[in-house]
Amino acid sequence: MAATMQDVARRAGVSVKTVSNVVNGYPHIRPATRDRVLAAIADLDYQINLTARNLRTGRTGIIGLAVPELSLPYFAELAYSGIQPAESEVLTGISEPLGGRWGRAVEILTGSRRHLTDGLIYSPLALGPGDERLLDVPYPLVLLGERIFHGPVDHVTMRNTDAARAATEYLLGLGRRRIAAVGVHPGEEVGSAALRLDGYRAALDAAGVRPDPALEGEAGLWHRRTGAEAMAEVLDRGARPDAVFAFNDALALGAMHELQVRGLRVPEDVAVVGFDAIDEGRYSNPTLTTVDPGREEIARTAVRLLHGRTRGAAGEPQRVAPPFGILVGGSTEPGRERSASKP
Amino acid sequence: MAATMQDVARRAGVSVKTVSNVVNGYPHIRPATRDRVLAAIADLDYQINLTARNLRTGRTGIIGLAVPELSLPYFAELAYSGIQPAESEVLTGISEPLGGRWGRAVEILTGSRRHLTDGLIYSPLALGPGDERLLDVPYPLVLLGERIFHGPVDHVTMRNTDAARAATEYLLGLGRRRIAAVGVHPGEEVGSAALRLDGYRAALDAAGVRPDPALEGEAGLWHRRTGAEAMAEVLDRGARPDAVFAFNDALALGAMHELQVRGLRVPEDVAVVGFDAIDEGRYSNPTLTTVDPGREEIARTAVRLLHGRTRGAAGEPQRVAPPFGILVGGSTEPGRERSASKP
DNA sequence: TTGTATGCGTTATCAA
DNA sequence: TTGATAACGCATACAA
Repeated sequence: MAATMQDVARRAGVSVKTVSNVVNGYPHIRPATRDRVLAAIADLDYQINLTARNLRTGRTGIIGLAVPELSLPYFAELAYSGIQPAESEVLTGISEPLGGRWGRAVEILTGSRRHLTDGLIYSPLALGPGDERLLDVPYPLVLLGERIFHGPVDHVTMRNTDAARAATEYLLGLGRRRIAAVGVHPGEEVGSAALRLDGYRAALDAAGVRPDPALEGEAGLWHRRTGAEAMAEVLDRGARPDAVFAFNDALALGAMHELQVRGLRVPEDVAVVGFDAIDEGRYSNPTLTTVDPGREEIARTAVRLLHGRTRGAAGEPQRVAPPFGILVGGSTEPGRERSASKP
Repeated sequence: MAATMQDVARRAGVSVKTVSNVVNGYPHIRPATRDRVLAAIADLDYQINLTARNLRTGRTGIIGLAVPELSLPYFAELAYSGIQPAESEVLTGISEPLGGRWGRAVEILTGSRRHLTDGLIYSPLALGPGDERLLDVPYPLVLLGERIFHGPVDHVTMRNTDAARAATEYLLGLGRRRIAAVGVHPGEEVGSAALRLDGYRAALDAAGVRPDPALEGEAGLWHRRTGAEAMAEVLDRGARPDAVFAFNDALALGAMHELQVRGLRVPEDVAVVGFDAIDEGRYSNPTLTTVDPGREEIARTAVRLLHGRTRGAAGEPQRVAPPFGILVGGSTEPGRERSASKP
């Protein structure tokens, strides 16, 4: 049986209050007393029971992180980036493994597990306009991504439209004119897919290139497999692209694979650009040109905002979007490699 | 303020015990009473406070998963595979981000966070022989990997040696004779690196091929980057391999990248085999030949064992090692692709 | 500086 | 079938 504060108090010949004071770093304790308590703690291998403390204080020191799929490299790397700066531990829950069921989102936001965390960093796939009321939760919440425009919570987002436009303009600057878009969500009006499509179309428009619907490849979930499938669909349609802008790197790598399987050369026949700057793209053949959306800063910012709110920071909902960049690799410019990955 | 059981009881005109009975599905309740309680619960948006329940029962319904790095694809996919079959939620903590500090391992096993989980699935990097006593913990523990041979806990492992031997034999069967090993941990005697090296050497030995130390590439952490670096080291040494057996897929993809950057053709000049069967290898160029260690079964088994122990299953420590297979891709046999990934 | 007593929300014991 | 009440282990007002 694990030792309790009572046991420690008895052993040290003090009251539980004193033990509690020692454990919590209360300053006004006589050194001799503190030493006795610490000795008793060591003797008994005492460890504080976090559950009991949580019940009493109402705080847990744990942050929840809910992402669509941990097996998607972007989210795995995000979780890793996010956990590092967090002093508190992070409870990683998987949300919406079926690709965005609305009921799952409700469960995540209002389920009883919320008692186990002090706050939640949430990357929702299944929410959209009309769900704002769901976000009115009685605990700190930071949203990742663009799904909900006017919710009453902090958002940390990417510059989806601007970055997508810049990526497309970069391809146009290389002389490409038949640029496919991979990852389109037909009918969606908010959300990353819609915003990136907007940026893509805006770039085409500004360059006087007429958008060709046959070049738009649909992919609900943004996996390698769905990227390959969307690419296949575009090619089978006879659309003959000379470039691909994929809405994330997993799609891009899937699309690139499909192109190569069919004997098309990347980048000579078809240039490929992705989005996310995952590590994998530094080692693909060719290496992947991609949008760096500032993942590290997104993670750090989300954790910082949440910590602030848990400490009672009030004020207007924040909207933060770090600057982006384009990392050029061999998938758009022959021989341009970018293998050095961050340690 | 969130409603408590007291509030529900008052509203329904019953005692808290009755509310508790309803919430917990206790059968002997008069239907009319149950309905009144359920109505009150709905009215008040009551949700059970898991912290309080945990304090009282000593169980949380949460399983801990501690892996070296969530950004390594194998562990991300493992976490995802493992979470799916778990009825209980899984608390994913990151362990040993600095690559295996012993103190971190101790903290994971004995720290106060253990109160927050009913049991732990742990993939330790930093433990070895002599640390058995650390594993004598007062809660259910399932270890992944081979680090500790004789600890008093359940293990779910891969058939490291056999699989490594099979992979090497496969390369020998293709006529390769100068097979590099990438991912070696010099001086290690247990652990995946040592076991896979054993299998590699045994295969060479059985084929009458003399091992060449110059073909052994060291890599402490098994990332793409370290794979590329180890490959570079072997090549810079002038060792001229005609094949590479990398101890995991990330290393293999890094090594393959390095080979290609230097103008060596895969598989014509150098064949490459990895280990883990991560999804990424199905889309690389060429696709990666790899050992499928049975990740899904490992995850399922670990969760099943842990659930059993939390329910009080006694008995000898289990040692489970699912069967493995070799998935052939284009990195060893030209034109042999394996793009179809599981949905 | 330290001790006593109370309650956080739930489950379990026992009685009714 | 239901109710009153005592824990679970800790933090904190209030006293000393």
